[in-house]
Amino acid sequence: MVDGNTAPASRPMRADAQRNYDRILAAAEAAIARDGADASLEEIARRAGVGSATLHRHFPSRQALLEVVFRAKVEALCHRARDVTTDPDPGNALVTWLRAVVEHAASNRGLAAALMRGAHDGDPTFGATCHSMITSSGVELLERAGQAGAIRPGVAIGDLLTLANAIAMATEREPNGAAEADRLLTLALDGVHPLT
Amino acid sequence: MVDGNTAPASRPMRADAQRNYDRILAAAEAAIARDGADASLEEIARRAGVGSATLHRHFPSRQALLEVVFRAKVEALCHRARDVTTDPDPGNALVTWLRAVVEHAASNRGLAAALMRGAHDGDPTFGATCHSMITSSGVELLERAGQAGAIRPGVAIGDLLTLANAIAMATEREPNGAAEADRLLTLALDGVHPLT
DNA sequence: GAATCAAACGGGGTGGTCCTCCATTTACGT
DNA sequence: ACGTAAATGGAGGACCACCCCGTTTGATTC
Repeated sequence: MVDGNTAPASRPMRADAQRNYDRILAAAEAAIARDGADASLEEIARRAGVGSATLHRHFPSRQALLEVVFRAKVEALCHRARDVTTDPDPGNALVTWLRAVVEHAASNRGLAAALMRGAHDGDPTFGATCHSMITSSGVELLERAGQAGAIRPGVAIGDLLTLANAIAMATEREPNGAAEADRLLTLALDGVHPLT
Repeated sequence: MVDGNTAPASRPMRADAQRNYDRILAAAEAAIARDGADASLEEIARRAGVGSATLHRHFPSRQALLEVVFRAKVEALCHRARDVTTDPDPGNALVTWLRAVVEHAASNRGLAAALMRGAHDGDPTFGATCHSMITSSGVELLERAGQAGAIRPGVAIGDLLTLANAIAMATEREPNGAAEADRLLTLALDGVHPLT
């Protein structure tokens, strides 16, 4: 799914280090897809054919590994934010994108939680990155929608994302969480009280 | 906080068993208040002065322990549901109660998640109990509010509770989650789109 | 191509978790 | 007081995250 995920090339890595980094990442991606964000690091290392110490050297914390694994997905989401701007209705654009955020989080168990956690206790150099990438993608959509009068004033992008992530978290273990999540998002967007 | 929490007296427990049951529960309450719902069972047993086997005999799964620990709090919430019916405005009553649900969940880290999980994979005899207690408390409030025209038709109590729990889960690790949670609940209730 | 050396490696250890067996102890009814 | 069934908890198995440190290996220089 993800092709060119590489380490940040501050100083070029030794070839074997780069190779192991990539193998760990691939194994982690598979394991997380299967077991969620609390997959066993030990097993990831085993499947990658490296010692556990190597995994811990490359990724000092579970959070660090999650960040890198999820980065590609987050980037896709940011792309999506640019795509939806083609919608002539900025309100629609924002809603479509929020829906995509929920859907994305639902199909990557633990992504939502990881993103939120990353907001305030991840590795500072890296931890906040995913969170801020998404936030800055969303803020543009929100501004346009706000100017179009489609959004109640005083609504912050952080609120919307927290809400979207909350819904994704809450529904990700449900039997058919996707439908449930969609319904809840619609409900939250429209409000519980009667309309117009 | 909780006084008379006792084992279900199907057949009267032996005195020592009852004593240990109570001590475990007290220790669990303290541990969960401090460390959240993923507190170490081993340490709970240690602090209760019993062997870990004893803990596991009384509470076959972590979920079972959580259910009992949280039961008192859930009962309080159900009481609250009866209290708010004094509010002449049924819509207000429901909102007030939902706010209490969020607040309660926020002050008992893990309660929200435990409740949701209990909805579909807890011990069948016991697991669904908290969930159904809350649901049936809420459904009355919802019906009254619906009849008063304060609630958009088609909104289910399950949706509202999932939303409330989702918000509580998402904000429970935030620095000042309570305020955040309250804002998000208000947002979800009023809707994101402009009013009236 | 050989020598060098820091960088990267991974086996194995530590200390933690959850959970189960089963020999021993204990409370209760008679 | 005694017999028995119930309750106990220590020891142990399987697993986990994380770290120390002796060994290997890739890059660089000659």
